[in-house]
Amino acid sequence: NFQYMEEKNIKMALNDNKAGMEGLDRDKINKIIMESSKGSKFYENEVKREQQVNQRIDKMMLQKEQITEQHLKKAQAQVARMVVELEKRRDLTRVIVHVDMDAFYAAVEMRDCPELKDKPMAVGSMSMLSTSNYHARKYGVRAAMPGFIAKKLCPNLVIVPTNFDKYRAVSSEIREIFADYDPNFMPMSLDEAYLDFTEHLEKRQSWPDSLRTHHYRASSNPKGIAPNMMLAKVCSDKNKPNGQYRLPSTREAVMEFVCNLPVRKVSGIGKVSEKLLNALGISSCSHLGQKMALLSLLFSETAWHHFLQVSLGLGSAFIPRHEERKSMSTERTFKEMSAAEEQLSLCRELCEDLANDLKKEGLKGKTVTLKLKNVNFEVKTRALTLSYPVATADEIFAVAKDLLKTERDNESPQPLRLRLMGNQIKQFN
Amino acid sequence: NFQYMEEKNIKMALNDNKAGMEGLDRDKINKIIMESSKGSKFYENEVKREQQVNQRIDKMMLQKEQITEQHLKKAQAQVARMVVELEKRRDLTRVIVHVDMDAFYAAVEMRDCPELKDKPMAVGSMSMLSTSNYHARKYGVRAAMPGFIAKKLCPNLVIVPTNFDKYRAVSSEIREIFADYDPNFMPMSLDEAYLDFTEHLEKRQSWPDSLRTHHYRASSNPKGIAPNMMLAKVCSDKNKPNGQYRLPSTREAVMEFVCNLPVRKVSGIGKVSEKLLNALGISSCSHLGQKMALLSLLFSETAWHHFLQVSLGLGSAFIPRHEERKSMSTERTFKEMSAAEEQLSLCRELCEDLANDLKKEGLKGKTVTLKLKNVNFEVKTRALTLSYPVATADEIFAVAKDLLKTERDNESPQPLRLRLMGNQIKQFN
DNA sequence: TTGCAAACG
DNA sequence: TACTCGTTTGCAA
DNA sequence: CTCCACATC
DNA sequence: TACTGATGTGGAG
Ligand SMILES: Nc1ncnc2c1ncn2[C@H]1C[C@H](O)[C@@H](COP(=O)(O)OP(=O)(O)OP(=O)(O)O)O1
Ligand SMILES: Nc1ncnc2c1ncn2[C@H]1C[C@H](O)[C@@H](COP(=O)(O)OP(=O)(O)OP(=O)(O)O)O1
Ligand SMILES: [Mg+2]
Ligand SMILES: [Mg+2]
Ligand SMILES: [Mg+2]
Ligand SMILES: [Mg+2]
Repeated sequence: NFQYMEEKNIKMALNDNKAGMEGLDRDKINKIIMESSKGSKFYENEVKREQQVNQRIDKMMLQKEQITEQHLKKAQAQVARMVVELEKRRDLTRVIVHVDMDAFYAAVEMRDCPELKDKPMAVGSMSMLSTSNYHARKYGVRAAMPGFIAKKLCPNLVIVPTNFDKYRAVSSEIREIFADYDPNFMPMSLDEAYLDFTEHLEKRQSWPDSLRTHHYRASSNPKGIAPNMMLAKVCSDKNKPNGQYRLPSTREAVMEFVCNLPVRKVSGIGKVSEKLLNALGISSCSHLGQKMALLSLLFSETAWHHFLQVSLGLGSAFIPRHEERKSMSTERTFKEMSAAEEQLSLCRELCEDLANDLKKEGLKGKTVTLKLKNVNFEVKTRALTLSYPVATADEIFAVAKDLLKTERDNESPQPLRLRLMGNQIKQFN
Repeated sequence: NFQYMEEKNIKMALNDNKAGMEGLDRDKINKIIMESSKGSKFYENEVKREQQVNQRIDKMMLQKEQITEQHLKKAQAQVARMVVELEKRRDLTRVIVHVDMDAFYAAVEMRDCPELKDKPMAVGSMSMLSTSNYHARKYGVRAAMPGFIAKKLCPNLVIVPTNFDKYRAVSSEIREIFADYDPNFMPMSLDEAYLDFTEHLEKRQSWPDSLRTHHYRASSNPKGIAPNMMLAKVCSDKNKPNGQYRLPSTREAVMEFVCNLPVRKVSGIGKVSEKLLNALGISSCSHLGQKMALLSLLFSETAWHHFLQVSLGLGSAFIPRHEERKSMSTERTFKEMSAAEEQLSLCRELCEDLANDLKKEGLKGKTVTLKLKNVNFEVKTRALTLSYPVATADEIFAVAKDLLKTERDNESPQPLRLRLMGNQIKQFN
């Protein structure tokens, strides 16, 4: 029992930074997760990665020791100047909405099979789940968890295979609704988007009760409403499922909101950043503000600028236009594969699939990247940039097969034992 | 590591009383088995049963303490008298053969799919294997092991589903061969029979090289040859796979053979009897002879008579006629089932299946037995004997459903949570 | 330009 | 037996 | 007669 | 998430 209390140091533990994961028996859940994982290659790799993170922390703490009061004072001054600048530009005039469907894939499946409504269920396979409904989340079952572990947590869990096309179809219906409110809305994924409601409100002078009544009844659509994207995003998670949260557009409300906000809730601050910050005594955003001078000395410019903005409750108050894609890739996991011919023919197949996808969007790219994951879950990428853009399967394969051959030849001990292969194209120009 | 060395006291450990299980890494195997099982309801039940056996041993050891030299002497005298009697009747004139196919189901599947020949494979499912080929046995994979554990022991194991009809068909071909040598042979299972070769040898004056050359090439058919059934059975296991063993028909040869024979090798002495005997310092059959007086005081008459015969290398020198069946039953394991209607309708189905089977053999029986196993693997049987024999589904169900209802009503806490149900008929007259 | 780690859904 | 896939970003070499 | 434990394949 | 199913024997109550 004791051993699972140390969960903070253990990568395998339940990641409960997710709606619907509050107040469940974490010890029991972590025990089951741990016992299902311990000894597996996956687990060993996670342990290795965790150690690397710990080393990173050690290095950071050493650096911290070197910092003098002098340094800190100077840094503090610079931070203060920047705060003034940022406050000057603070914009509370916009109304930014972040919409994010509840348990999206699961909701679609439940719509199509109402039997599932009162059951704990998840979408995916015995190997991997991409989401679960809220009933299942009560058991600790969540996205990115393998189904066979989820089944141990929740023996009655129903696992429905993924129907990506359905989700894409529902998504496009949802987006039509979004467009009614803000034609320039920014989709972030199939189930989620930022909308600038400012104009709509000026015209209508009133809030819609809910987008829900209009749109396809697959899923409820809770919103987060706030003066900028960063805050709206946090807010949309707040009353999940099935609710919304509006943060008033005043500096006081914003600062109070941000004060006790755990850093991990902020989009962009993940597990590792959280751990780094925790090591410095920072867990909430108010701590961020208090330690900005230190942070400016320990982190990169982009990183501490971001932290500073977060600590002030700042974020983008306008929604950028949708950007063109920068890369396209395809990858596949399979049972251990060591035979050269088999690997080569799989590589060819991946190139064909990728070429197909490129064709659909009429794209050509100059950089071909081969991705390999061996049976110990160690990932490698090998890239080559050509002087001309390519798009066909043959062109891509010509590059990829050489990259693969080099890796096979250099592998020791022989042979190269793979569990995943992937191809990527970028540099579209 | 250490903990798995204590395997003698642990029910879950690999049962290696099986051909092809010699000289493999038992510690590693037991570790995997244990880690796959620990904490499961199955495991908990095994632990409970093991404790009961231990209590039985404790009781026996207490009884042993009460025994005086007097008792022992008297017992020794009785044993000695019986030895004289038995020796008088010792019959070394018959040639008894026990034939037992190698890895029978697996051999049939390999015959039908030669791809499998060089692979470790087993017959059954992820839940249960009924046998494995010798390649797989090298990994500790064997009959009565669940497939999912076998897969951990041997990731490349191929599991092919059971085709019982095929095995029955092959079996009947084999039996035709058997009949050529002894029309009164006694089949013990699909792949195994006792034959009395005495007459055949008197006529032919020579041994067939092998039955193998004659019969269907599904499986090799190693034999054990000895002057009685008990010894023949032990011998047939000796040179598995693919060999045979003949024990000469002299008292000396027999006694030497028996001397170092582990009691567990004797048919009828299983895991529990072995453990009881071990507690008395008995592991080989020679020990049996040395401690017969003690055994006659601690075990039932039938039991110690059996032990005495074994210790003298005695057994039946003639093969009894095939007996009529005494019972017929059908049972099924399923996912936890608690709802009354569901249980009832399953019970009806089982009765129908049983009635069908009874009809095929034109049988009627007076005793109906309901078998239940709850989700903790605890087994109950409840029987009722009628004054008249029954055979139809309705008749059987009329009894079974009442037996079931009683159990449901008496269960506490409610409800009755089942994992298996079965029906049996006996008392055919 | 390359390779990797982190993050997100 | 079974621990994803597609995409972006940032950092360091 | 009933129930259970043990054993076999 | 998955630990059988058919049959027989013996012993105790
Ligand atoms: N780790 C993942 N791997 C693959 N697909 C994922 C993953 N996480 C999420 N998805 C897919 C399935 C989700 O339904 C969909 C939207 O993601 P997201 O909004 O984060 O969760 P969700 O909509 O299922 O639940 P909720 O938003 O209520 O927490 O994207
Ligand atoms: N525990 C069991 N449960 C179900 N079926 C079994 C079990 N044990 C054996 N069988 C079936 C499958 C076997 O092929 C067949 C003959 O059993 P048996 O002769 O003991 O083993 P085997 O023929 O497979 O291997 P071998 O005899 O070489 O040790 O009976
Ligand atoms: Mg969502
Ligand atoms: Mg989302
Ligand atoms: Mg056999
Ligand atoms: Mg057999």
